[in-house]
Amino acid sequence: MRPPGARGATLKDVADRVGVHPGTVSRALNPATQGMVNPDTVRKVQRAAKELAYRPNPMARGLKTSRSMTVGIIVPDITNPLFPPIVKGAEAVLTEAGYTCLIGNTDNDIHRERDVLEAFIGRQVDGLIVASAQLEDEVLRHAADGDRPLVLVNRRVEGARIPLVVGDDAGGMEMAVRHLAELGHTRIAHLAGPQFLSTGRARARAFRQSMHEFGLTVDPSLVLECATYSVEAGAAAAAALFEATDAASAPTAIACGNDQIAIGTYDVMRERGLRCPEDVSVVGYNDMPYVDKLAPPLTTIRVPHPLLGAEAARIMLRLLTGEDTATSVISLPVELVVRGSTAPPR
Amino acid sequence: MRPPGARGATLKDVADRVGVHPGTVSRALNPATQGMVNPDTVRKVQRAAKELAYRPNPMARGLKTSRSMTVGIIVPDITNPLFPPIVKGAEAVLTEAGYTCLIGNTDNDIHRERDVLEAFIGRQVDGLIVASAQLEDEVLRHAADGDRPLVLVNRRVEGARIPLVVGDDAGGMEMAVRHLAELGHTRIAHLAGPQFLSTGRARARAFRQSMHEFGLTVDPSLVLECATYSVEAGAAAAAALFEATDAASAPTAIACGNDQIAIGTYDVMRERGLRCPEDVSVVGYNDMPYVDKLAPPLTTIRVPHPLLGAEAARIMLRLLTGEDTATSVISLPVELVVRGSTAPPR
DNA sequence: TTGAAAGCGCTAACAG
DNA sequence: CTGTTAGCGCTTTCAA
Repeated sequence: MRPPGARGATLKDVADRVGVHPGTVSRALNPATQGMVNPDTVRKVQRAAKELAYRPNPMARGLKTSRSMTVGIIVPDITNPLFPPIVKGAEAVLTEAGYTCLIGNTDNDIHRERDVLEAFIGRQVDGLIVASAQLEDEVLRHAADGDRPLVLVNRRVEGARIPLVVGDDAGGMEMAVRHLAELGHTRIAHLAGPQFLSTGRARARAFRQSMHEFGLTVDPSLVLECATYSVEAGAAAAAALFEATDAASAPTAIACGNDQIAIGTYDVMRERGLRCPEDVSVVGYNDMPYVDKLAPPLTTIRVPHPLLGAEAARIMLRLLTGEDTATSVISLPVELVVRGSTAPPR
Repeated sequence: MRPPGARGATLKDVADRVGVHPGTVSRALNPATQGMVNPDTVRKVQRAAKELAYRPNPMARGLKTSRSMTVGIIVPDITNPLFPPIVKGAEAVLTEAGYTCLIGNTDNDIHRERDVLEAFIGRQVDGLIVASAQLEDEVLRHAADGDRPLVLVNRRVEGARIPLVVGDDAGGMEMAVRHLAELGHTRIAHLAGPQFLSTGRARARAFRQSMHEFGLTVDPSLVLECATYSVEAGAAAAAALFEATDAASAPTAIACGNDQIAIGTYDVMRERGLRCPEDVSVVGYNDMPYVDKLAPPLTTIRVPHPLLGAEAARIMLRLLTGEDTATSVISLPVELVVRGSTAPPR
């Protein structure tokens, strides 16, 4: 019985069939070295390879070249609708270039991130695209010192010079605040994402800044941090927000750190008999799938996630080929999508 | 520039440090062969390995053993909320067992499925878990003949003996129809999923059967097939359904092939001024994330997707170790989740 | 219990 | 243009 995996013709099989040396077959089949081979031989080799259904063994090749043609993509949670589009965008570009992608989940746990990273490095990935970064991420800061390209996407690491592709968090939050300000809101709350994530921090900072910009004051009791980017954490923060305010001090609008937080806010508002947008306007962030189907359809900031992934992959490719040595930082434009959850205050 | 160890210590480095032969180090480090080595030597080797931060090179190992410790998971679309939980469930089990997962998208295209499959086989994956099967899937039928374990999840292939893990489509649809029948509905429509997918076919068949079971007649004009499992296709079918019926012949309830179709149905009903559930009750299928946040919250059939993935992975593991040679078919129980989209007919 | 040696399939110098 | 050669890092006989 053949061991699992003992299959397929080898270079030598092809060589024998054509009557040449394996080295020649290798050259004939490799586009880069094909020029050094007699066109006639090339043709014969290609035909034989086809006939024998020859497929190069990437392990043998990798052992020799110490490249695996594999890129690892690390996401905090593949079941969070945010990340699959990023993965898909990256994968499309990488696959096109002949790379295969390994995908790893960290479950938002920095220790699991280390494990996944180790596993990927152990698998000899040629590069790493990481969407799970936390602001104080020693693991990544250290990984960036290695000799393996690392590209961050969606989230950044504090004080590390790592190539990066993000959505324009400052611009997005400014759009959200401007939209609410233009509707006439003045008491605007912010349910911020976790402050140990760059997106949470950047959006919170942008919230304050934009408020000032539009001549509005930030009431500290209207700015709360959610423990995570989840519906539950959003609901908890929203509940705390409404508990802490009375009719006079309550916000007329809420800018949420992401869409899940906005959904949690919807839930709490419903429980408390508050209507959206009549009593309180709500703005989300990300425009994840199906938020246009909520009641009311969620006004939110659309982040071009597939593009983020694709751009990160392109940077990776350039890093891999040595074309690019600079530490690029790309901030992609986002877009305000106005739906039914925002209206002028009453 | 390069931190010491970044280049990775080899077995020989460890051997040199301990003063033994590389073969001995290999045996000492491999749990299976560790018994043949002097415990003292084992300890010394392990210490040296740790000191040198030795990590076995999977390519070298794979070249020798012709196993890659890699399993490919193929899904039709990673951005469809259905599939990430399956992937996550499978990945958890496989990672635990020391395997790494490759994830591939087919974009619901049977040609891309072949490409991804080829790519994975070229990458020497030890086994394949496929969630993208179509009923007439020559590619998979052929792949099943190979010497590489193949496990199907969520969808099946007609007339092929391939191990399989699915949700209980017949049982789920029966629950949906029973629920509607018990509410008093008699004119029940079915917006079926694509009939070239096993889930679409199984649920449609179960719909008819359950209707008979509950003494209801199936009006052919109330059973329509959606071109795909998408919101758009669902909306198109729902529109056709309402176009083709008048006040007397219109359904009072609709059992949908999946949740996306139900969402499309919601959209069309809203456009036409039909209220849910007052005018028409709607039942979805899958219980994908956030359908409890729709207006009204969607009554649906919950499929335990993470479990499907986990079970498929367990079968794969057994196939890989040769423990299991039988072609297991596992049908996992599903559950009716009653929410706000169903009510007695008026 | 350990060492020696032979490759796994491929690439890349180096000859010819 | 093509053959030869020497490994990449590891496992696994076979001896000792």
